[in-house]
Amino acid sequence: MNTTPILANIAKHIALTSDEENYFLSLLREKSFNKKELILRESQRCEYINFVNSGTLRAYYLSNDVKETTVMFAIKDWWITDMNCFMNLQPAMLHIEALENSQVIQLSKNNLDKLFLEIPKFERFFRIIFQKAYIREQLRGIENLSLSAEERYQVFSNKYPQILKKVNQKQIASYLGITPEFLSSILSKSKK
Amino acid sequence: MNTTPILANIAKHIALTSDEENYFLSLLREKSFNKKELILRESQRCEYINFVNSGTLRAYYLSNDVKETTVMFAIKDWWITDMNCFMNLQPAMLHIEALENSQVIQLSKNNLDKLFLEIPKFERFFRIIFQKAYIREQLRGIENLSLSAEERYQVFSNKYPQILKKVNQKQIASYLGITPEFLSSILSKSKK
DNA sequence: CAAAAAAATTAAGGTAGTTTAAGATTTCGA
DNA sequence: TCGAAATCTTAAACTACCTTAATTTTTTTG
Repeated sequence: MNTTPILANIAKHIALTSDEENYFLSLLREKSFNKKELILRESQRCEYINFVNSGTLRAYYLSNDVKETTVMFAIKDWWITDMNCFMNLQPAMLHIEALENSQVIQLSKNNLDKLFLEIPKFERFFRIIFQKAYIREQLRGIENLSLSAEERYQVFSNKYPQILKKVNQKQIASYLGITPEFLSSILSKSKK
Repeated sequence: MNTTPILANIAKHIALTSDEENYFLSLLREKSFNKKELILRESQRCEYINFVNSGTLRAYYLSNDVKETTVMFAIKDWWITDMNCFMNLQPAMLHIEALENSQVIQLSKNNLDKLFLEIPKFERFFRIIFQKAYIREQLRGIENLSLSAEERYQVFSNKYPQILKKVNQKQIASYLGITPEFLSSILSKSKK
């Protein structure tokens, strides 16, 4: 198991002793997913929070079994799960799929609860992770309500150039809240 | 200072000894705002996180000095601030105004940092607060991208009936991301 | 309480983005 | 490597929501 990235990610916000580090690592498991495989399916239990070691994941909401809304993408070094389902033990509202072969490190809800008890510093770590996630989602909400589709595309491509390279237009459109046809027409206009 | 509501709010998630309680209370200050008064103005420093003791507040983003986007309402028992500005010491992006005479309890960033050092349990408390805020914002994002304006109004009025009573249609429209004129036409149609 | 300001309503005309559909291009699976 | 499936493009018709503007209703303030 390649634990360097996840330990570096954690060291950004809290410092662990080597005992703590070992205890933390003992709670993790590694899992690989093939392209197009589902990490999580709607209505299932969502047992794990996932740290992306390699590859690309996408979380999306499927309304009326037909319209996809992309909630987030996750690449190397991101954490992803259906947070409501994971934390509140609800059935999943989201699907999470691998957009390419991906390797993730999984931490179960039970082990996270243990971790909070054993090493309270992790409360701080996840406090910071959630704080950033909240700020990010709130800003995206403002952008969605105050910018045009074309402006939203510009913001997205400036903010996440690495993601832009990895995902197709249909998926970007569903993240921006527009149809693939309309995104295509935006892009062909802005080339001129 | 009426500290019963804020202590009850905290007791929902963590248990404090009476020493801890006293230390926490020593870091707070109470402030009252008149209807229409601004608690926070765009581009200012945002020094405080606010707990609402009474009244109603609204946070909004103003684009091109003309279009308002309501980011959140806060009534009794809610926490509100411009979180990015508060936590990352950035100039405020949001305005926060009192929609009626309101009393809030304020905790400064400096005192919050002290609190995290002195009583690490508060990391847990705010971890849970941010976790809920993140889940709430993500769900709102999904609703904004997947539901029609009329459906969004229904969801809002079912989820926040107390807020619905306190705020006017113009403000609800700016929360839903539509014009007041269009909200008016939705409402008059649905009466029939 | 009266006057002024703000909010809500209504309606006509306009536009950003959707829908449908068909063809062209790329990716994928056997 | 070939055929099938998915994605992308283009375009025309359509609609949800916006803009403007005038009128009415409600709220605020001196």
